[in-house]
Amino acid sequence: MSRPLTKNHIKSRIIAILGPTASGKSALAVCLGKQFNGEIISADSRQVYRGMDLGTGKITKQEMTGVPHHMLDVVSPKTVFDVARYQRMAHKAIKDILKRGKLPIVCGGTGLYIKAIVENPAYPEIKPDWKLRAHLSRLGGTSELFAMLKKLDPARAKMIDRHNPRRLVRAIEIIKHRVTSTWESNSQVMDPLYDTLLIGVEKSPEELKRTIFKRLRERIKKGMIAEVKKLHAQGVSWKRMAEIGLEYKYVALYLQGKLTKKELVETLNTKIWQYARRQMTWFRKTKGIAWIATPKQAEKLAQNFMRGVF
RNA sequence: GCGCAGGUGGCGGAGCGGUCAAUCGCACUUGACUGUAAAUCAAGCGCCCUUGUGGCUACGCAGGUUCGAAUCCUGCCCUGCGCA
Repeated sequence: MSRPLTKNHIKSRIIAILGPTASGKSALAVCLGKQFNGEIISADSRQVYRGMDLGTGKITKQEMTGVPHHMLDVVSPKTVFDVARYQRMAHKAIKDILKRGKLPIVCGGTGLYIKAIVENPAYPEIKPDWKLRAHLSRLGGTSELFAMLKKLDPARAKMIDRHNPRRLVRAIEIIKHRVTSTWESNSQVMDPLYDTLLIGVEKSPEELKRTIFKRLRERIKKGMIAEVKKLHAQGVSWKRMAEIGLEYKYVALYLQGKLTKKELVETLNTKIWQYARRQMTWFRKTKGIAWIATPKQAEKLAQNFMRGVF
Protein backbone atom coordinates (compact mmCIF):
# COMPACT_ATOMS: atom_id res chain seq x y z
CA MET A 1 0.00 0.00 0.00
CA SER A 2 1.51 3.31 -1.00
CA ARG A 3 1.12 6.35 1.16
CA PRO A 4 0.71 9.82 -0.23
CA LEU A 5 3.56 12.13 0.57
CA THR A 6 2.39 14.68 3.04
CA LYS A 7 5.54 16.32 4.17
CA ASN A 8 5.89 18.97 1.53
CA HIS A 9 2.40 20.08 0.90
CA ILE A 10 -0.34 21.45 3.05
CA LYS A 11 -2.64 18.84 4.43
CA SER A 12 -6.32 18.94 3.72
CA ARG A 13 -8.53 20.03 6.56
CA ILE A 14 -11.17 17.74 7.96
CA ILE A 15 -13.37 17.83 11.03
CA ALA A 16 -13.99 14.93 13.38
CA ILE A 17 -16.87 14.84 15.83
CA LEU A 18 -16.72 12.34 18.64
CA GLY A 19 -18.29 11.60 21.99
CA PRO A 20 -20.09 8.91 23.93
CA THR A 21 -23.22 7.27 22.65
CA ALA A 22 -26.39 9.35 22.89
CA SER A 23 -24.49 12.62 23.14
CA GLY A 24 -25.98 14.09 19.99
CA LYS A 25 -23.10 13.76 17.55
CA SER A 26 -25.11 12.94 14.45
CA ALA A 27 -27.30 16.01 14.61
CA LEU A 28 -24.31 18.24 15.15
CA ALA A 29 -22.53 16.69 12.19
CA VAL A 30 -25.46 17.36 9.89
CA CYS A 31 -25.66 20.88 11.20
CA LEU A 32 -22.00 21.55 10.44
CA GLY A 33 -22.30 19.71 7.16
CA LYS A 34 -24.87 22.18 5.99
CA GLN A 35 -22.95 25.22 7.10
CA PHE A 36 -19.62 24.23 5.67
CA ASN A 37 -20.66 22.32 2.60
CA GLY A 38 -19.63 19.04 4.11
CA GLU A 39 -20.25 15.36 3.83
CA ILE A 40 -20.33 12.93 6.74
CA ILE A 41 -18.13 9.89 7.19
CA SER A 42 -19.57 7.71 9.93
CA ALA A 43 -17.05 6.28 12.39
CA ASP A 44 -19.25 3.70 13.99
CA SER A 45 -18.27 0.05 14.03
CA ARG A 46 -21.86 -1.16 14.00
CA GLN A 47 -23.53 1.25 11.63
CA VAL A 48 -21.52 -0.23 8.80
CA TYR A 49 -23.90 -3.18 8.88
CA ARG A 50 -26.92 -3.26 6.61
CA GLY A 51 -30.22 -3.76 8.41
CA MET A 52 -28.91 -2.70 11.79
CA ASP A 53 -30.66 0.63 12.03
CA LEU A 54 -32.79 1.20 15.11
CA GLY A 55 -30.43 -0.75 17.32
CA THR A 56 -27.42 1.26 16.25
CA GLY A 57 -29.19 4.60 16.22
CA LYS A 58 -28.40 5.03 12.56
CA ILE A 59 -29.40 8.34 11.08
CA THR A 60 -32.42 8.20 8.78
CA LYS A 61 -32.67 9.58 5.26
CA GLN A 62 -34.98 12.31 6.53
CA GLU A 63 -32.60 13.30 9.28
CA MET A 64 -29.74 13.63 6.82
CA THR A 65 -31.68 16.44 5.18
CA GLY A 66 -29.65 16.19 2.06
CA VAL A 67 -26.21 15.99 3.63
CA PRO A 68 -24.51 12.91 2.13
CA HIS A 69 -23.33 10.17 4.50
CA HIS A 70 -20.62 7.58 3.97
CA MET A 71 -19.58 4.34 5.66
CA LEU A 72 -23.14 3.40 6.51
CA ASP A 73 -24.57 0.07 5.34
CA VAL A 74 -21.39 -0.97 3.63
CA VAL A 75 -21.46 -4.63 4.59
CA SER A 76 -23.74 -7.49 5.60
CA PRO A 77 -24.04 -8.14 9.33
CA LYS A 78 -23.02 -11.71 8.65
CA THR A 79 -19.51 -10.67 7.72
CA VAL A 80 -17.04 -9.40 10.26
CA PHE A 81 -15.83 -5.92 9.56
CA ASP A 82 -12.60 -4.51 10.97
CA VAL A 83 -10.54 -1.35 11.43
CA ALA A 84 -8.16 -1.90 8.56
CA ARG A 85 -11.04 -2.25 6.15
CA TYR A 86 -12.64 0.77 7.66
CA GLN A 87 -9.46 2.74 7.26
CA ARG A 88 -9.12 1.95 3.56
CA MET A 89 -12.73 2.67 2.73
CA ALA A 90 -12.94 5.81 4.79
CA HIS A 91 -9.78 7.25 3.29
CA LYS A 92 -11.17 6.60 -0.14
CA ALA A 93 -14.41 8.36 0.72
CA ILE A 94 -12.56 11.32 2.20
CA LYS A 95 -10.31 11.62 -0.81
CA ASP A 96 -13.34 11.66 -3.01
CA ILE A 97 -15.09 14.31 -0.95
CA LEU A 98 -12.02 16.51 -1.00
CA LYS A 99 -11.70 16.09 -4.73
CA ARG A 100 -15.18 17.47 -5.09
CA GLY A 101 -14.16 20.46 -3.01
CA LYS A 102 -16.29 19.63 -0.01
CA LEU A 103 -15.47 19.28 3.67
CA PRO A 104 -15.19 15.77 5.12
CA ILE A 105 -16.73 15.48 8.57
CA VAL A 106 -15.94 12.29 10.41
CA CYS A 107 -18.53 11.52 13.06
CA GLY A 108 -18.87 8.61 15.41
CA GLY A 109 -18.27 6.98 18.74
CA THR A 110 -15.83 4.25 17.82
CA GLY A 111 -12.58 5.70 19.09
CA LEU A 112 -10.44 3.16 17.30
CA TYR A 113 -11.99 3.99 13.94
CA ILE A 114 -11.51 7.70 14.44
CA LYS A 115 -7.91 7.07 15.32
CA ALA A 116 -7.55 4.94 12.21
CA ILE A 117 -8.27 7.90 10.00
CA VAL A 118 -7.03 10.83 12.09
CA GLU A 119 -3.72 9.41 13.33
CA ASN A 120 -3.58 6.97 10.47
CA PRO A 121 -1.60 4.11 11.98
CA ALA A 122 -0.20 1.55 9.57
CA TYR A 123 -1.75 -1.82 10.25
CA PRO A 124 0.28 -4.90 9.42
CA GLU A 125 -0.80 -6.39 6.14
CA ILE A 126 -1.93 -9.61 7.69
CA LYS A 127 -5.57 -10.35 7.31
CA PRO A 128 -7.61 -12.26 9.86
CA ASP A 129 -7.02 -15.97 9.51
CA TRP A 130 -10.26 -17.39 10.80
CA LYS A 131 -9.10 -20.97 10.54
CA LEU A 132 -6.14 -20.21 12.75
CA ARG A 133 -8.30 -18.23 15.13
CA ALA A 134 -10.76 -21.07 15.49
CA HIS A 135 -7.91 -23.46 16.08
CA LEU A 136 -6.33 -21.24 18.70
CA SER A 137 -9.58 -20.69 20.53
CA ARG A 138 -10.04 -24.42 20.78
CA LEU A 139 -6.55 -24.77 22.19
CA GLY A 140 -7.33 -23.84 25.75
CA GLY A 141 -6.81 -20.91 27.98
CA THR A 142 -5.00 -17.65 27.67
CA SER A 143 -2.01 -18.93 29.59
CA GLU A 144 -1.41 -21.43 26.83
CA LEU A 145 -1.75 -18.78 24.17
CA PHE A 146 0.58 -16.54 26.07
CA ALA A 147 3.22 -19.26 26.34
CA MET A 148 2.92 -19.81 22.63
CA LEU A 149 3.34 -16.15 21.84
CA LYS A 150 6.28 -15.89 24.16
CA LYS A 151 8.07 -18.51 22.15
CA LEU A 152 7.12 -17.03 18.79
CA ASP A 153 7.54 -13.35 19.53
CA PRO A 154 9.12 -12.50 22.88
CA ALA A 155 9.11 -8.78 22.17
CA ARG A 156 5.38 -8.69 21.66
CA ALA A 157 4.79 -10.98 24.62
CA LYS A 158 6.52 -8.50 26.85
CA MET A 159 4.01 -5.79 26.05
CA ILE A 160 0.79 -7.69 25.61
CA ASP A 161 -2.14 -8.11 27.97
CA ARG A 162 -1.65 -11.79 28.71
CA HIS A 163 -5.23 -12.33 29.76
CA ASN A 164 -6.84 -11.00 26.64
CA PRO A 165 -7.58 -13.80 24.17
CA ARG A 166 -8.36 -11.40 21.31
CA ARG A 167 -4.99 -9.69 21.53
CA LEU A 168 -3.14 -12.94 22.05
CA VAL A 169 -4.72 -14.59 19.04
CA ARG A 170 -4.08 -11.65 16.76
CA ALA A 171 -0.47 -11.37 17.90
CA ILE A 172 0.09 -15.04 17.17
CA GLU A 173 -1.65 -14.62 13.86
CA ILE A 174 0.71 -11.83 12.89
CA ILE A 175 3.86 -13.64 13.82
CA LYS A 176 2.77 -16.90 12.23
CA HIS A 177 2.24 -15.21 8.92
CA ARG A 178 5.43 -13.27 9.08
CA VAL A 179 8.39 -15.57 9.18
CA THR A 180 11.20 -13.11 9.24
CA SER A 181 10.39 -9.99 11.15
CA THR A 182 9.48 -9.56 14.77
CA TRP A 183 7.07 -7.36 16.54
CA GLU A 184 9.56 -4.61 17.11
CA SER A 185 10.44 -4.28 13.47
CA ASN A 186 6.79 -3.86 12.80
CA SER A 187 5.81 -1.26 15.36
CA GLN A 188 2.99 0.95 14.33
CA VAL A 189 3.88 3.93 12.20
CA MET A 190 1.65 6.97 12.42
CA ASP A 191 1.29 9.12 9.37
CA PRO A 192 -1.51 11.65 9.62
CA LEU A 193 -2.92 12.56 6.25
CA TYR A 194 -5.12 15.42 7.29
CA ASP A 195 -5.18 18.50 9.40
CA THR A 196 -7.99 17.57 11.76
CA LEU A 197 -10.19 19.56 14.10
CA LEU A 198 -11.33 17.19 16.85
CA ILE A 199 -14.58 18.19 18.45
CA GLY A 200 -15.79 16.24 21.47
CA VAL A 201 -19.40 16.47 22.54
CA GLU A 202 -19.44 16.79 26.30
CA LYS A 203 -22.31 15.60 28.47
CA SER A 204 -22.60 15.26 32.22
CA PRO A 205 -23.01 11.69 33.45
CA GLU A 206 -26.48 12.48 34.74
CA GLU A 207 -27.64 13.91 31.46
CA LEU A 208 -26.08 11.07 29.52
CA LYS A 209 -27.85 8.50 31.68
CA ARG A 210 -31.15 10.24 31.16
CA THR A 211 -30.73 10.42 27.41
CA ILE A 212 -29.61 6.82 27.15
CA PHE A 213 -32.71 5.60 28.95
CA LYS A 214 -35.06 7.84 27.03
CA ARG A 215 -33.54 6.82 23.73
CA LEU A 216 -33.72 3.16 24.62
CA ARG A 217 -37.44 3.37 25.27
CA GLU A 218 -37.97 5.19 22.02
CA ARG A 219 -36.06 2.57 20.10
CA ILE A 220 -38.18 -0.19 21.54
CA LYS A 221 -41.30 1.72 20.64
CA LYS A 222 -40.07 2.22 17.11
CA GLY A 223 -39.64 -1.50 16.56
CA MET A 224 -36.13 -2.41 17.54
CA ILE A 225 -37.22 -5.85 18.67
CA ALA A 226 -38.84 -6.55 15.34
CA GLU A 227 -35.66 -5.43 13.63
CA VAL A 228 -33.63 -8.04 15.49
CA LYS A 229 -36.24 -10.67 14.78
CA LYS A 230 -36.07 -9.84 11.11
CA LEU A 231 -32.28 -10.01 11.02
CA HIS A 232 -32.43 -13.40 12.65
CA ALA A 233 -34.96 -14.56 10.09
CA GLN A 234 -32.53 -13.42 7.42
CA GLY A 235 -29.87 -15.67 8.82
CA VAL A 236 -27.97 -13.60 11.35
CA SER A 237 -27.29 -16.10 14.12
CA TRP A 238 -27.90 -15.47 17.80
CA LYS A 239 -24.19 -15.96 18.29
CA ARG A 240 -23.43 -13.23 15.79
CA MET A 241 -25.92 -10.94 17.54
CA ALA A 242 -24.07 -11.49 20.79
CA GLU A 243 -20.82 -10.50 19.11
CA ILE A 244 -22.37 -7.32 17.81
CA GLY A 245 -23.29 -6.52 21.39
CA LEU A 246 -25.67 -4.23 23.25
CA GLU A 247 -29.12 -3.96 21.68
CA TYR A 248 -28.51 -6.92 19.38
CA LYS A 249 -27.08 -9.11 22.07
CA TYR A 250 -29.72 -8.44 24.69
CA VAL A 251 -32.73 -8.29 22.40
CA ALA A 252 -31.55 -11.63 21.02
CA LEU A 253 -31.51 -13.03 24.54
CA TYR A 254 -35.00 -11.69 25.06
CA LEU A 255 -36.23 -13.27 21.83
CA GLN A 256 -34.77 -16.57 22.96
CA GLY A 257 -36.72 -16.32 26.18
CA LYS A 258 -33.64 -15.89 28.32
CA LEU A 259 -34.69 -12.48 29.59
CA THR A 260 -38.02 -10.96 30.46
CA LYS A 261 -39.00 -7.69 28.90
CA LYS A 262 -38.30 -5.90 32.14
CA GLU A 263 -34.89 -7.51 32.50
CA LEU A 264 -34.12 -6.61 28.91
CA VAL A 265 -34.75 -2.94 29.46
CA GLU A 266 -32.90 -2.85 32.75
CA THR A 267 -29.77 -4.69 31.74
CA LEU A 268 -29.55 -3.07 28.34
CA ASN A 269 -29.79 0.31 29.95
CA THR A 270 -26.88 -0.38 32.26
CA LYS A 271 -24.84 -2.06 29.53
CA ILE A 272 -25.21 0.99 27.29
CA TRP A 273 -24.13 3.20 30.14
CA GLN A 274 -21.08 1.02 30.74
CA TYR A 275 -20.30 1.30 27.06
CA ALA A 276 -20.52 5.08 27.19
CA ARG A 277 -18.04 5.04 30.04
CA ARG A 278 -15.65 2.86 28.10
CA GLN A 279 -15.85 5.31 25.24
CA MET A 280 -15.03 8.14 27.60
CA THR A 281 -11.97 6.42 28.96
CA TRP A 282 -10.71 6.03 25.41
CA PHE A 283 -11.36 9.65 24.49
CA ARG A 284 -9.84 10.93 27.70
CA LYS A 285 -6.42 9.91 26.56
CA THR A 286 -6.90 11.19 23.01
CA LYS A 287 -4.86 14.34 22.63
CA GLY A 288 -6.19 17.53 21.14
CA ILE A 289 -9.91 17.17 21.55
CA ALA A 290 -11.83 20.43 21.92
CA TRP A 291 -14.74 19.57 24.22
CA ILE A 292 -17.91 21.52 23.58
CA ALA A 293 -21.21 21.73 25.39
CA THR A 294 -23.34 23.42 22.76
CA PRO A 295 -23.61 23.35 18.96
CA LYS A 296 -22.79 27.05 18.91
CA GLN A 297 -19.36 26.38 20.34
CA ALA A 298 -18.77 23.77 17.70
CA GLU A 299 -19.71 26.19 14.94
CA LYS A 300 -17.34 28.76 16.28
CA LEU A 301 -14.50 26.27 16.42
CA ALA A 302 -15.24 25.09 12.92
CA GLN A 303 -15.33 28.61 11.57
CA ASN A 304 -11.96 29.47 13.02
CA PHE A 305 -10.53 26.21 11.89
CA MET A 306 -11.67 26.69 8.32
CA ARG A 307 -10.22 30.17 8.27
CA GLY A 308 -7.00 28.81 9.58
CA VAL A 309 -7.22 30.75 12.82
CA PHE A 310 -6.40 29.07 16.11
C1' G B 1 -51.71 -20.04 66.95
C1' C B 2 -48.78 -24.57 65.52
C1' G B 3 -45.06 -26.77 61.96
C1' C B 4 -41.12 -26.14 58.58
C1' A B 5 -37.49 -23.04 56.02
C1' G B 6 -34.79 -18.69 56.39
C1' G B 7 -32.56 -13.65 57.97
C1' U B 8 -24.71 -12.57 55.56
C1' G B 9 -21.54 -6.74 52.17
C1' G B 10 -25.68 -1.94 47.20
C1' C B 11 -28.26 -6.66 45.18
C1' G B 12 -28.25 -12.11 44.30
C1' G B 13 -25.95 -15.91 46.77
C1' A B 14 -21.72 -19.20 49.36
C1' G B 15 -19.74 -20.25 54.04
C1' C B 16 -22.18 -23.71 59.00
C1' G B 17 -16.53 -23.66 65.34
C1' G B 18 -10.52 -21.32 64.08
C1' U B 19 -6.38 -19.84 58.17
C1' C B 20 -13.39 -14.90 57.25
C1' A B 21 -13.61 -8.38 56.11
C1' A B 22 -16.03 -13.17 54.60
C1' U B 23 -15.74 -18.00 47.62
C1' C B 24 -18.59 -16.34 43.50
C1' G B 25 -21.93 -13.48 40.19
C1' C B 26 -24.11 -8.63 39.34
C1' A B 27 -23.85 -3.44 40.06
C1' C B 28 -20.31 0.50 41.00
C1' U B 29 -15.29 3.05 40.17
C1' U B 30 -10.74 3.32 37.54
C1' G B 31 -7.92 1.67 33.58
C1' A B 32 -5.91 -1.16 29.08
C1' C B 33 -6.59 -1.55 23.90
C1' U B 34 -1.10 -2.33 17.10
C1' G B 35 -7.26 -5.85 11.54
C1' U B 36 -13.56 -8.90 15.88
C1' A B 37 -13.42 -2.28 19.52
C1' A B 38 -21.26 -1.94 21.03
C1' A B 39 -15.92 -6.45 21.06
C1' U B 40 -12.08 -8.21 24.37
C1' C B 41 -9.38 -7.65 28.90
C1' A B 42 -7.30 -5.77 33.90
C1' A B 43 -7.48 -3.55 38.87
C1' G B 44 -10.23 -1.75 43.07
C1' C B 45 -14.63 -2.25 45.86
C1' G B 46 -16.74 -2.39 55.09
C1' C B 47 -14.29 1.92 57.72
C1' C B 48 -9.37 4.15 59.17
C1' C B 49 -4.12 4.75 58.25
C1' U B 50 0.89 6.83 53.33
C1' U B 51 2.63 2.12 54.93
C1' G B 52 1.60 -3.31 57.13
C1' U B 53 2.27 -10.90 58.58
C1' G B 54 -1.59 -2.81 60.70
C1' G B 55 -6.04 -0.82 63.57
C1' C B 56 -11.37 -0.72 64.03
C1' U B 57 -16.51 -2.20 63.26
C1' A B 58 -19.15 -6.22 61.05
C1' C B 59 -22.82 -11.78 59.12
C1' G B 60 -31.40 -9.59 62.08
C1' C B 61 -31.39 -7.95 67.79
C1' A B 62 -30.01 -9.28 72.93
C1' G B 63 -27.63 -12.64 75.87
C1' G B 64 -24.88 -17.42 76.60
C1' U B 65 -21.29 -21.70 75.65
C1' U B 66 -16.02 -21.80 74.04
C1' C B 67 -9.06 -20.36 74.34
C1' G B 68 -11.89 -18.94 69.76
C1' A B 69 -18.67 -18.03 66.86
C1' A B 70 -21.20 -15.66 60.58
C1' U B 71 -20.96 -20.78 62.13
C1' C B 72 -23.30 -24.04 68.63
C1' C B 73 -27.35 -22.77 72.66
C1' U B 74 -31.49 -19.48 74.66
C1' G B 75 -34.91 -15.53 74.10
C1' C B 76 -36.83 -11.73 71.02
C1' C B 77 -37.95 -9.37 66.22
C1' C B 78 -38.79 -10.11 60.99
C1' U B 79 -39.75 -12.94 56.15
C1' G B 80 -41.54 -17.18 53.07
C1' C B 81 -44.15 -21.78 52.69
C1' G B 82 -47.45 -25.57 54.98
C1' C B 83 -51.33 -26.70 58.69
C1' A B 84 -54.98 -24.69 61.47
